[in-house]
Amino acid sequence: MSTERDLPMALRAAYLSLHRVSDASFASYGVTADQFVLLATLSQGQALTQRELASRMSSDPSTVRAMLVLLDHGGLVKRQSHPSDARAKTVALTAAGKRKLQQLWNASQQIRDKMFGCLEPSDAGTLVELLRRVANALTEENVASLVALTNSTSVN
Amino acid sequence: MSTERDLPMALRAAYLSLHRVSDASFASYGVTADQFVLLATLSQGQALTQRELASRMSSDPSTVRAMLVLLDHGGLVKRQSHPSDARAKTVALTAAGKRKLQQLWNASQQIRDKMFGCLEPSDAGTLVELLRRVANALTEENVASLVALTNSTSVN
DNA sequence: TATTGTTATACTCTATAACTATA
DNA sequence: TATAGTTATAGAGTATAACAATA
Repeated sequence: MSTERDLPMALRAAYLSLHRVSDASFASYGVTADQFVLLATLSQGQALTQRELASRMSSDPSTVRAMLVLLDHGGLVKRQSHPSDARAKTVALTAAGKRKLQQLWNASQQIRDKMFGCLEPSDAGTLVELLRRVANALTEENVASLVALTNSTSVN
Repeated sequence: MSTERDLPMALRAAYLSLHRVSDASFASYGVTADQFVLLATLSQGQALTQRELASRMSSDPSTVRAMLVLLDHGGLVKRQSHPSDARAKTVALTAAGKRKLQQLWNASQQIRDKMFGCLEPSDAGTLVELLRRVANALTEENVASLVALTNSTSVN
């Protein structure tokens, strides 16, 4: 049993499956799976700065900015000056964005049903907890030593 | 307890963390995380057709083909006519590809150590099993009903 | 007829680096 | 000096559809 190979591949397979079926179910709404994640993240914390938004959705500011341009164009999101920090902008859902998110949430309910349907109730919690531990262990800070070591190792 | 929101996001966060640190640790070798997955998949089943390769790495034939062009250019992979099916091509690692894969495996050992270091030995197996169940539940066949329903639902 | 792979094409996400304007 | 966001730029992965060759 080579769990060492299997865990990374299983993680990849599960995520890509989720991403793929999500993209498919959102396509007719003109929204991607990643854009859905952005909208859903906003709905849980209005008036985030772009950096905070990027951090919460495991992305980076540059990527988020590109996504926001698209969503802004579609009228789903609005950006305003931060009240106390003139450098920053706060991002929030528009009314249309909230309606769209509700539609997307409904459209993807069947995906979540499939996900939870194959798990015992207690398994779902376990899975979340284990995934969080893994994500945490693989933070850039935690693997920073890795970069240094890799660079000092003979390459090629 | 909104596990319903949390599980998809935790899955996303864990995978993207893994992908990011992998990309970082492979960058100096001129290889991406996804290319590493392709090479590693080949090492476990030489002479796969491109379709099989795509399926095993949770990708699609068109994407795999684009990746193979890059890897072929770098001399890490070779494609040959399938012995019994003239339409198909078999893909295999070259000698250079095998050497490179060994380097990449070593370079990424610390990532796996971090992953498994945060889990009890039994947790690792549990995690793999739960992820496989989820991935399986989210196969296109299993969510095919979803597509039909989504299309018949009023959009926008 | 169905399938393997190729080609053309396009778009999203990703990410680095240089820049500005503020803090 | 450090930080928030923008801009320019580049590349990778993703995916669809039309096509040729073969099964």
